[in-house]
Amino acid sequence: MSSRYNPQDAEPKWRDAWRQNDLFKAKHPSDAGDMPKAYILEMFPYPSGRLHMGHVRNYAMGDVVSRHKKAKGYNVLHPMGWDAFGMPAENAAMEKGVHPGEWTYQNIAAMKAQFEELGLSLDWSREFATCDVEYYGEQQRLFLKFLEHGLVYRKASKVNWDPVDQTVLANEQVIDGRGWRSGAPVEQRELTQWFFRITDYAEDLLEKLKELDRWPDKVRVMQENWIGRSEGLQMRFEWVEGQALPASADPAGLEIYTTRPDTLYGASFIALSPDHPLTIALAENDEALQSFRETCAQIGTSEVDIEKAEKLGFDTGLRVADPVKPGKTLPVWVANFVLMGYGTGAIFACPAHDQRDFDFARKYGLPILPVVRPSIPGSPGDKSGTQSDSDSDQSWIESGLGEDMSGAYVGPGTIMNSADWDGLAIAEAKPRAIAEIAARGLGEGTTNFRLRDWGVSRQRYWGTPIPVIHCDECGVVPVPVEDLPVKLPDDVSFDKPGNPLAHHPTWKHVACPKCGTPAHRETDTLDTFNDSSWYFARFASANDPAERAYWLPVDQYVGGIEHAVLHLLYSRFFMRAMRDVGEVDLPSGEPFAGLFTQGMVTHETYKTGNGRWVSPDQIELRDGVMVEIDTGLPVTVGAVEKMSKSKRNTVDPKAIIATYGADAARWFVLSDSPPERDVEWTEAGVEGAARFLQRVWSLVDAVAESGPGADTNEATALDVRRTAHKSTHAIDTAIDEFRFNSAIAAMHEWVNQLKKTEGKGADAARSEAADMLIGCLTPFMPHLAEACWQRLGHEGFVSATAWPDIDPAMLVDDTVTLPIQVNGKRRAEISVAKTASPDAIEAQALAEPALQSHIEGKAIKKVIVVPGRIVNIVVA
RNA sequence: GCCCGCGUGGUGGAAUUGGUAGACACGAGGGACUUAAAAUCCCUUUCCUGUAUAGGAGUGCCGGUUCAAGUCCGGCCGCGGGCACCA
Repeated sequence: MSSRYNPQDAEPKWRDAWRQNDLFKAKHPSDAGDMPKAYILEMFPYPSGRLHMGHVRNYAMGDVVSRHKKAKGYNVLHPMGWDAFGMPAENAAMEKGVHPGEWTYQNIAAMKAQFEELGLSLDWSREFATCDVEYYGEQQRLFLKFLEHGLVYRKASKVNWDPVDQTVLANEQVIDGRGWRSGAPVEQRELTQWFFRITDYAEDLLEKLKELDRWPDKVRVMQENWIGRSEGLQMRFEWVEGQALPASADPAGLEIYTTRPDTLYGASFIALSPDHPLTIALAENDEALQSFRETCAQIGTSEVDIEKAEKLGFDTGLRVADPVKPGKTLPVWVANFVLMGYGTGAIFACPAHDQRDFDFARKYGLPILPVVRPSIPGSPGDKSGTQSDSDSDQSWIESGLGEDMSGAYVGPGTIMNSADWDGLAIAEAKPRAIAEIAARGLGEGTTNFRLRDWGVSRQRYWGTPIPVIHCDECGVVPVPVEDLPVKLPDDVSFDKPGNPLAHHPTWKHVACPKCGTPAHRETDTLDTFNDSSWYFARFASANDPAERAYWLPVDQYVGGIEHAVLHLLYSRFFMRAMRDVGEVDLPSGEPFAGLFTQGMVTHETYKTGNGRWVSPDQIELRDGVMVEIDTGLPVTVGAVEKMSKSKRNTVDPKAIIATYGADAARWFVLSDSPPERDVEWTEAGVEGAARFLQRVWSLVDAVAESGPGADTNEATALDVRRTAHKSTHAIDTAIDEFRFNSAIAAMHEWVNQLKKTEGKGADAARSEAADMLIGCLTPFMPHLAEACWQRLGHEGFVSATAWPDIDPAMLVDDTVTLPIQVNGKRRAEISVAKTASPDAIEAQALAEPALQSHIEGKAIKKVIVVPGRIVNIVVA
């Protein structure tokens, strides 16, 4: 008996058995009967070639959910594939001379083997890689459909250029002014690029966020901010007559956008973006302005200290009429802080109530005219609640002169110095201003979004070729659908910087599909975020197109928070676009009904005295001092950080699985920390998990040994049964709510109880409980669970067995223990029948001997009885 | 600067949404078994009152609401994340 469980022997055996029985294949809708469907998906991995702990945690979570749903009777789809296009393959080609495709497929094979070792309940029948020609060919077909429906267009624009990867980046892919992958400072370049009209959907993408109630608020807020809706006024400032305007300028006036029409009376000047068409036109005949534009462009690319970037301006000498002060005119400046990409690229400046305008006005000696009086504290509209600390420097209210202001006032208040608008609250003045300007035909209320169209052209080889042909005669010609896929050529070289497709001697030379004259292919490929924007729809229909509508949307998506904006926003756009071109039947356009973003796996870091990082398996304790094993040098323990190669604090899952088994690794990454938070990997932690594994095994062994038998101790048996049902219920809901750490704690407690009741006359109850325990354990430690299931004498797989039945009668106790408080302090506890009336409870509580010293001789003012919870006696 | 989120033992964290704070685990200490070790098992482990059947304090800080606050409200402090010249 009491053998030890050996994961190294048992785990591969069970995985083989699952595979042979095709246990995790999703049922075709026509075979599913009335089973509800559950599409569980983890963000598919990039095939780097090796698994890391972050993967283990991500896929373990998805697997728990997936196995749980299966046990609960759902028809589960839990597929896996590979996000296989991208730069690392090209880097490998450049460094090692391997073809990106070969490198990628080798990595996939290696990684798939490691994935299989985790014992995940995956339906591999739908596997694909995004670099499979079948996949990217389909993606090309989608592109052409988008093009046909006007969802794709080409335009020349300033783009973010990554000088290391030598390619364009979307705005979403620029983080802190650096390329999201290369980390290199991004430069601005003018290129002709393909764009997706994601802004067409801005309103809907924002609006529908509200309905994604199974998404983390955090992600919704991030997307909301990213889309960045603002309401304001777009209006025209008319030119002062008799000025020499460039030919291209609109004689009617200058269009600006503002969200503060209420401050129109505080207008001091107009500011144009350096990239505004009017600025460019003026610069053609003005060298000083041209050099000013160049200065701005340089600062624009340095990015890093943009915060400190000084306000720079250039007076064009032009003037416009002040729309609310007849006879008054305003100067037109070019200002480096005005962005061409937002609104109209021109603003009216109200220095008194905008900090940027204020800084600019101070620097160039422009007027500052306050038009908002701060709210009186405590009055309606005042949100500060306390004495405003700006009181001290508000002498400008009395003086009416902005020169006294120490900074722009942007808080709540009432309008002043604004003729008829005086006395209005800001919120009242805005619509009033818009209405008045509109009535005069000078503008109208508009909504603006921060979101820009998605630039998808990339100057890379290892991606989906954009299926169009450029013809001198016909212009841009889509590749005819029957000529798809446009395959990537295999014979490419990476010895030159830039795009290998553009360098290829023959690939791009084709005849124009329309006129037959020599033409050339587009050599740009699609941003790889395209690949991941619809792969989940492909999984759904991998075996039968008709399944797509059945499986979508994904019921539960699991992945990293780093995709909060990029991947998740693009996917939401893609589903809407695919819906609108008839490629997917998904009315809401929402691909992911539920989303969970998991935390990272972290580890302590170690450094030698000279600052060299040391890996965890290279250190040991010698005489109480941490040293590097090879050199004996002392090592200091640093911060706990995300596992990364550069910090050398990674732990290889392969080694962990070889030592402790997949179950222990899975168990540990899910225990202790809540799944959305980071978990610190520790050796002691895995050892604890491995210990628990053995504990379960020895428990099951003992239960199997003594057999079901009979219960001789009624009370203990009832206890055992109650715990079993309560625990099963607790674990059930904890899994549904992504509280895996709580589920694990419940299993620990349960096992502890079953251990303690060995030989206590509850064999029958313990035997039932053990069956239930193994059922609950299965999603977490599937291999061990199978072994235990077999040891307990069951046929078949526990992985294919229904979730244990919960008897509601077992969830409530006959008697409950109630704490008794006196004036809110706990003084005693009593045991009462579940059904006891509040009066009976009160009587029993007041009679409790342990309480007497606290209530004796005191007047009882009130007794609060909350049945099943607490009794509180209030005494004088 | 703006927008989110979070502050609980030595550590990771529980606490049924206002009702016994510290479940569970890690670590630490003590003990049993053993020739010994490993493994396993048992006990202790928020702080203070030298002892505790007992009492007091306690969930970042200050105040409030309530019979009752880790949980709700107001104000501070600290940490983490996102956005960042978006008019």
